[in-house]
Amino acid sequence: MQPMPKEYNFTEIEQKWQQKWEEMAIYHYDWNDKVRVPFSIDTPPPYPSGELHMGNVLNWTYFDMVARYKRMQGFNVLFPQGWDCHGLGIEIQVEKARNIRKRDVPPDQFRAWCIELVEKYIAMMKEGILKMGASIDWTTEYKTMDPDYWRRTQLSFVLLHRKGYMYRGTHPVNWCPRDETAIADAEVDHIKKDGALHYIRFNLEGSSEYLLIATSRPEFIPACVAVEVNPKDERYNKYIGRKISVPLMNREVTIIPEESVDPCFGTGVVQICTYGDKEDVKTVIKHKLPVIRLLTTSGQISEAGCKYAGLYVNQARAAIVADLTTAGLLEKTEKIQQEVGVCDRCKAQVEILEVKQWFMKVLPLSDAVVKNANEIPWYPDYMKNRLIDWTRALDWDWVVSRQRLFATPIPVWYCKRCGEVIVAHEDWVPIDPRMEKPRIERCPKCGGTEFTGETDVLDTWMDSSITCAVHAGWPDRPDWKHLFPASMHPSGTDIIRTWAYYLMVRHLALFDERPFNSVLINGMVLGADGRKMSKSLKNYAAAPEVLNKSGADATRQWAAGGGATGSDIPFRAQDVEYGRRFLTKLWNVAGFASNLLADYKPQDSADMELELLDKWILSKTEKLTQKVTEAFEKCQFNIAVEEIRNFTWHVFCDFYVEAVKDRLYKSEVYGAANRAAAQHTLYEVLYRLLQLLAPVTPHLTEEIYQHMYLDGKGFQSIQVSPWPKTSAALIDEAAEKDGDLITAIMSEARRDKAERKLPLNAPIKNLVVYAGNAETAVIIRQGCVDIAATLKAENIKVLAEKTPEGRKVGATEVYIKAEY
RNA sequence: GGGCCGUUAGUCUAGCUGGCUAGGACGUCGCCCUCACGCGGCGAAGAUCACCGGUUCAAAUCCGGUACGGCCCA
Repeated sequence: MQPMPKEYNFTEIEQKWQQKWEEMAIYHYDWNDKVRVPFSIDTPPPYPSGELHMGNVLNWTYFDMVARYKRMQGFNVLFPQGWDCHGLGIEIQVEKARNIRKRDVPPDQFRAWCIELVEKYIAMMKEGILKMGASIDWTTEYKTMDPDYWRRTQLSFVLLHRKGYMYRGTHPVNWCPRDETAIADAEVDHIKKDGALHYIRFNLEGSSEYLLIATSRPEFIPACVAVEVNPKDERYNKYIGRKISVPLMNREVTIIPEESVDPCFGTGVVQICTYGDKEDVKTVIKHKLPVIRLLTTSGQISEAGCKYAGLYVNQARAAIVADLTTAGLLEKTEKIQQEVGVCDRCKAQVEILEVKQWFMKVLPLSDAVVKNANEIPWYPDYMKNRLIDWTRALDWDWVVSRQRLFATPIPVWYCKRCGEVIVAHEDWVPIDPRMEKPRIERCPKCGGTEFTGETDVLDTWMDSSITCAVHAGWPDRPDWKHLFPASMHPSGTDIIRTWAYYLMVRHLALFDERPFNSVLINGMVLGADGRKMSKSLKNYAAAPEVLNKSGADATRQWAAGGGATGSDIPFRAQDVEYGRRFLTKLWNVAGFASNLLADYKPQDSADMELELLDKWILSKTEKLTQKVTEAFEKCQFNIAVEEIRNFTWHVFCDFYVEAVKDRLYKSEVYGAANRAAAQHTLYEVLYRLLQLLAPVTPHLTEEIYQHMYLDGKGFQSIQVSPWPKTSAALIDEAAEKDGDLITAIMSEARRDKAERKLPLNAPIKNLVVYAGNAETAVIIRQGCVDIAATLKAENIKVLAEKTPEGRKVGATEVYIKAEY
């Protein structure tokens, strides 16, 4: 046992252990160990977006607590780390930073700039993750932008194509006109916006009558392919089947019946355009209506828009409204709140375009997704509904092609002569069809010898939705199934519909097996005011600053204890501060204990003559261990942290250590055996607290362990010490009950002193305890030594008699009277 | 409009497989420079657990409804 330094310097201690753990390599997964049960965490590869934020801190604290806990439990833990590099986010940032559009420069140049920016961001985030003390196995680090990772993405594409899950087709897709690419449903955000509802006259053919149509998108009039009314609507159902003329367009469409039309909204008459929104898509399919491609990929009106061709959507709207007004067809305009879909990366309003794209057939897998979601535990349980509801609500297949640059290429070519699709063979990958030719001489269909490489690329989610297999070693390790499915998939409430869903659907399609066996959900980090954290709301906390100011162990306590798992958690500096004060407290008590234990030789409790309070706290420590273990098992980190902190602070420090001080200082009074019993208890209880805390505050617990316990316990790190096993045999209910009475007496006497405005160390001349009965008196007498020491009582008299005099001790029948 | 979640002291939050004097933190108010710790100790005040009904011997906890808020989806 070494004495502890007086000062607790977290910066130094945390850095030191982060480095030493790395040197010890205790976080490496042992690929050759087939004895220990593996526990693999499907670490989300974060999107490198700049510096680490508090949301990342929350997530990585969760993963890391699980990893450390499982490691101490004896599992062979795989805690990998990758980076999800590709995507629109980086492309947009590069464009902004360099003030260019991606099509202005050669693709290679643009990609190089993206890589450069990603590398910079990865370095920033990695520094933050290291500073948090995450016990990642860095030998597993990967980047999805590396060709070696493409290889896996492309291989999965090839295999899925072979299994019939990938197809090329022309369907309506969400389209971002700013970024000029298709995007998936999951990449569309919905925002509320002030809009206008225009009431427009559509003249009925062959009469002077007209119908009034309410629309928020008059610019789509040129693409109007039908007008619909509810067949039950008495006002209009007589017109069903008649022709009606499209204003300004000199063209007619038919009035059709459609039950989904809400007669109460607007006028009850609706124009169907290709495509104003997703409802239009459904109607067009249902009624087999023609499609007018009104918009170009850049969001301009096409030739189909006649005189409006070339205008952007907003310009076209203004022009059409002006023309309608001139023509006397615009009856009125009213303001409405509308919800519009926007690109989740650039916030441009999403349009629906019909273009040729690659799709993954996901709808047939929906039942399997739901079934598997139901078969595994979710922490917390109700979060599974997010995945199930999302899956059930899907009505389009997943569009996986993107018209972007910084992404994994789609490994496909087309025969120039017959158009045959040539999908790469599985041993061609990684391959970039934008630069390389297919490795065949002739088209298998027509014998053609010239091919066009696909220039579209894959959705970034195609990279990241195979992580469970990739982490396990697929496709290179023949034994990858040893680590598959992953033991735990961590996900945020915001990415259940994307990440958890895509992982599930992708692995089910590829391997007919679910990718993970449990799901751990984290909520979002809110500002201290309870609103979403954002720089513009001025409630933003920068993670590197927090970590530098208060250290990882304090910050981790905030993450662990800030709220129930899965719920959103406000970031409050006071909570981190409380964590830091707890560490100081623990540090001080450990320092104190190390002095008192300087001459202590660890020994078995069987030889000990334990006093009542020794048995009391040892039993309570067992119960604490049970509670904390159960909390970790259920991923209830907040409960685990609160239990340990309160026990450490208020049971161990405030009562046990206070009570036992005297015994430890004055062995000449109490005897060597008595002192040894106190030493033993102090030694073991503190060790247990350090172990229970080790997953939460790894640095400080390690530092104390190395000073005080390395010799006695012999593990090279507390992180590899075995998690304590508890058994009912170690619990002594009687000692707990009796000890509680003793501590209650102490509390009551402290209260007495406080009320008399006396210092706590004011000596009590005579303390009389009226036990109420002989049995209780016997119990109290066992604690007399500790009571006297704690309260500085010179004489204690324990009487079996009853009295209503003096102070009542809690809910007991015991009374005390102190004379000073 | 649909789904999910929430509504607990001045603030944040726990508890919600029913059985507490509703736990903790911040803040507030006393007292104490007690030989680990003033980044401390000891004590105190502060909550009709959103509202209305129901089930039950018993409800913050279960059921139904209302109101407000959040998230997601139409």
